[in-house]
Amino acid sequence: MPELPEVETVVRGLQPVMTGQTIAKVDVRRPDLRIPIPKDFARRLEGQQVAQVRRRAKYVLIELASGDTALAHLGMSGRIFIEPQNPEPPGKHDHIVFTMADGTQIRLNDPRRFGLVEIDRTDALDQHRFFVHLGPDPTGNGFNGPALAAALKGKKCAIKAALLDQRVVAGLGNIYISEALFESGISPKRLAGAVQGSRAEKLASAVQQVLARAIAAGGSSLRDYVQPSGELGYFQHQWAVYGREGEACPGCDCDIARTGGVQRIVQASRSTFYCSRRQR
DNA sequence: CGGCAAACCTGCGAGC
DNA sequence: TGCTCGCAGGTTTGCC
Repeated sequence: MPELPEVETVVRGLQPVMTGQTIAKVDVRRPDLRIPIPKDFARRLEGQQVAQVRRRAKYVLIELASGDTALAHLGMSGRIFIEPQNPEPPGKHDHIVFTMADGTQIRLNDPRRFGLVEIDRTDALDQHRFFVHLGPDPTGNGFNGPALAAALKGKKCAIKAALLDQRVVAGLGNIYISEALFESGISPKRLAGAVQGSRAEKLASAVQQVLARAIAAGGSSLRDYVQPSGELGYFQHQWAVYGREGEACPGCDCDIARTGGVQRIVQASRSTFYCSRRQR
């Protein structure tokens, strides 16, 4: 489920319960995620103090005072829950349980097990195989119109497929790509290399705007980013086109009977939603 | 190298 | 009610 805004919301929810606290125990209940959990994962975390919790692309980073950083990717179905002291026993898909020194538990739950965790030296993270190929984070300074245009230059695939490529921009996923293309008025079928100049400017700012709105929704609709269930990172979404096949396009007042409203097509074997009248 | 399908897994909703 | 089918927010791999 999680794209960049959901991961950001998870991170903001973890910060108050982990920052400055000591991890008392790490229980790896199922090690066979997409990549097997490293054998020394629990040992390197237990007894260590958390210096900070942050995000890179769709990865959650838990930086320890020891100089190690644990990283987690939630894949398609990964979730993180915060449980108060004396919680219910862990469920079927709670693969990792972190218990903090004050008794608070953090659980990584992932039915499909497409997620992964890893631990590495903090000063070597930039060279880590997961990070070395990542493009700029769309919420950071390195992402803007000219940078996006340069990354897209010469690319022969559709713009939709190019934006799925984490080397171009790191953190976008299937949903927010549809949303950003809609916001910018660019057709998902447009040749990626043809998105240059003012079109690239427009797309870059649409990406920033769509993500900022989603992150704001994550923080505003919940108390401290935590739902009553203890779940982090999921909130009431308000997508303009994603999942709205056949509905009226919210951007134009066209006649649905004639235009078909929001269209669903398949690109790179993923669904894309768009308005063929508004997006060119 | 580029582009695409398949693979990794489980759960859920729709339709019969 | 219960079964089967199709689909799902990510990423890697292998094939042409």
